[in-house]
Amino acid sequence: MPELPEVETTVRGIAPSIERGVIKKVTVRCYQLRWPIPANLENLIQDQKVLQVRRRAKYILITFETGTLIIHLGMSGRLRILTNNIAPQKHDHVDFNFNSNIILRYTDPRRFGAILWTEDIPEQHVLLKNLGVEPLTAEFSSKYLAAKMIGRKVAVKIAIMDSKVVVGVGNIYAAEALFLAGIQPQKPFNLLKNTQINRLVSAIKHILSQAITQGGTTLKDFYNTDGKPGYFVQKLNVYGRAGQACVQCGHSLELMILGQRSTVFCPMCQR
DNA sequence: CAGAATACCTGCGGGC
DNA sequence: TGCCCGCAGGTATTCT
Repeated sequence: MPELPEVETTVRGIAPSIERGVIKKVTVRCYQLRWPIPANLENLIQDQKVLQVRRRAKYILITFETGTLIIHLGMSGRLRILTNNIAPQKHDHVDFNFNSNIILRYTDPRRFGAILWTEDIPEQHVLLKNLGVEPLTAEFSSKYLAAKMIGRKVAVKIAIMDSKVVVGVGNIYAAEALFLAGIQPQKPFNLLKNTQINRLVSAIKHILSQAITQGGTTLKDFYNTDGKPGYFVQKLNVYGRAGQACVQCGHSLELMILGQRSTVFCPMCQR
């Protein structure tokens, strides 16, 4: 489901409902996600107040007095706010019940997501401490990217999807950013010209911020925390459009596999 | 070390 | 209608 815009949309959706809220009860129906949910999750956070909800990369960080929940949505995860207790469905793995009677419900059919707990600064957690820069900050610049990738021959699409380089760029927005920048996805990074690196950084920032404004991209199962879909899918130029006409030049869009992931691009517009 | 492949899991759509 | 295959928004781990 989620790349950075979808996670950001989720954080913005749940924060107003749960910040300053107090946990009344936690119900875990399935502990087996990518890593097991802590067996004592309820003991860890019961009666505690949510101090802050924020995002780092695609991780959702919910901080309490004694520690922080680290939540990842994987490929198919979703968080929703419920104002009445709708009967849980098959993949509704966790309910966080608050004193206010709202429920924060975690759903994840493929169970590639995670719910973990840390009492340290979450940025120091093993999953977070080696992450690259946030794409929507000034830290992510063409100067940074060029320096980070110096001498590397990996395909540029693999590079921008590498979370040790820059976080939050997944398969949809990598393809879209490369189309916008006019760069072939398979081009070895070390062959990029400076002008191309400049365009690439601008394109990533543009595409991600546009997607956040639109509430993310809904393909199958992404819905906002209040049940509304994201509307960015209407702006996708290449993702999911193999064989269709390029919106710029009309040439048929091509499909290739890079890093085991489908990659659609225009052989005319992207060089 | 970089780069490539594999693994985790369920659901869905297409072809037969 | 039903079965089998390939594919799906992520990323840690293992391999070459």
